[in-house]
Amino acid sequence: MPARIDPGQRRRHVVGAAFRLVVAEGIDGLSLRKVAAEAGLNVGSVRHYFDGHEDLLAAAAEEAGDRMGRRLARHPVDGLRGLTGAAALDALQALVEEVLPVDTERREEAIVVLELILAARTRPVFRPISARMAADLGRVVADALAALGVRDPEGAAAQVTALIGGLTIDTVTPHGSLGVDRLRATLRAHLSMLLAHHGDR
Amino acid sequence: MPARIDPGQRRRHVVGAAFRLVVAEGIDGLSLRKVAAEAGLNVGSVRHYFDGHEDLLAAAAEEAGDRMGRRLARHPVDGLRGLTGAAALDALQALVEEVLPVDTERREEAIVVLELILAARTRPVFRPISARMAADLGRVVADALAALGVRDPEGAAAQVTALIGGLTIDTVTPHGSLGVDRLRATLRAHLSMLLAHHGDR
DNA sequence: GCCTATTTATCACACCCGTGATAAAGTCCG
DNA sequence: CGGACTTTATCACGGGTGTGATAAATAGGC
Repeated sequence: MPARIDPGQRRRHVVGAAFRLVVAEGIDGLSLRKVAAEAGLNVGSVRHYFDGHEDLLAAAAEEAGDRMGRRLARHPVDGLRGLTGAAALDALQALVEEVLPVDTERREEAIVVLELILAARTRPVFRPISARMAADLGRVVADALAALGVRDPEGAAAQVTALIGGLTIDTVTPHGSLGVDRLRATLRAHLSMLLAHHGDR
Repeated sequence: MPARIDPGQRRRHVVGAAFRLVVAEGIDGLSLRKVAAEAGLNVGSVRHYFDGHEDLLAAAAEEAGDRMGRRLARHPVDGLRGLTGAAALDALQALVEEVLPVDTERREEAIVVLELILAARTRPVFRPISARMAADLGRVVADALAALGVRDPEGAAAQVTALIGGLTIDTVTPHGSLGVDRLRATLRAHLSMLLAHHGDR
């Protein structure tokens, strides 16, 4: 009972196609036929690896969450402990920028995650993963702020995560719009204020 | 050439139905048939007042923008000039809360506006109104901050508008989630920090 | 070389959608 | 009353969608 190709690789290929399609047309622009076309495959082939429409969406959502999780994991909290001044600010900014649309790769992830979170409002299927991602991000930010000696890390993290969401919207949608440089500057101004104001424990 | 009912009222009635539907099912859950059912009307009747699908969406979007514009217009900038300390903070918070989902009415508006802005990313039809709303809000916030003597009002406004977007997401979607009290507290903490840090011109 | 299981490729079905065209009902003016 | 116009109510068409079932092709293991 063979397999001439690696099923995992195939799945990742299809998920990648779904990614590109969500970025291009939004989460509702997705369809099995479009995904199949984008992946250069047949509808039946796609359906062989994913039981149906919902499964495919869920897999794409999982993938987005995993990518961001991996990004955040590259910044261990212990590396921040004891930092002060500009070094603390730089480290914190670098951490937060991992989930912001500062380049093409992160921009695509941000778009997919944003569409996912918004879709979770009306489609309960996405609720658990959406909640998990938000909780993970909040935890990472709060831990980082705590490691930097910020007072009330939970409250400050609430501000930062809200800012992340808003900056993502402003950058990702064409309603202004925020360039990457202004995005970075706005984030930096906020983090700087946060460290200066609540910096002393 | 009569009309036994007021066309404007009918239009508003239909737009209201579209509003409720967007809130309940998202902007893609909308359809002429559903709107007609929600409004207690017939598909043909709806299509008599709105040329088609896009017209209806655009009208709903306009309505959302107008409502928020009217809200913001209730807080003239001159009322803020010269305020300091807690009074300045209270006034600024009241202004910003007009566009945040702190009650059912504003929550519905926030949802519709959010869905609209996100949809504008892939559907150019919504771009102009989306851009206009974002610009209006940015202007109002920047003017208010300037009137309160905040240094670099544009930069500070960028932070506040980003925070507004993020807080809206966090409150409106079930991915946490932020209650109204925590929403208010997070906003207040940020505004307070902003006034304290950049308060002196 | 054959057999078995995986993978691919196509059907057809039912559903919902937007839209155009058209008929029916209702309401005011003269 | 009669005619003109607005409003309402249906119809059918073409297109796209998810899904189930099924046939064809492919690639090892024996």
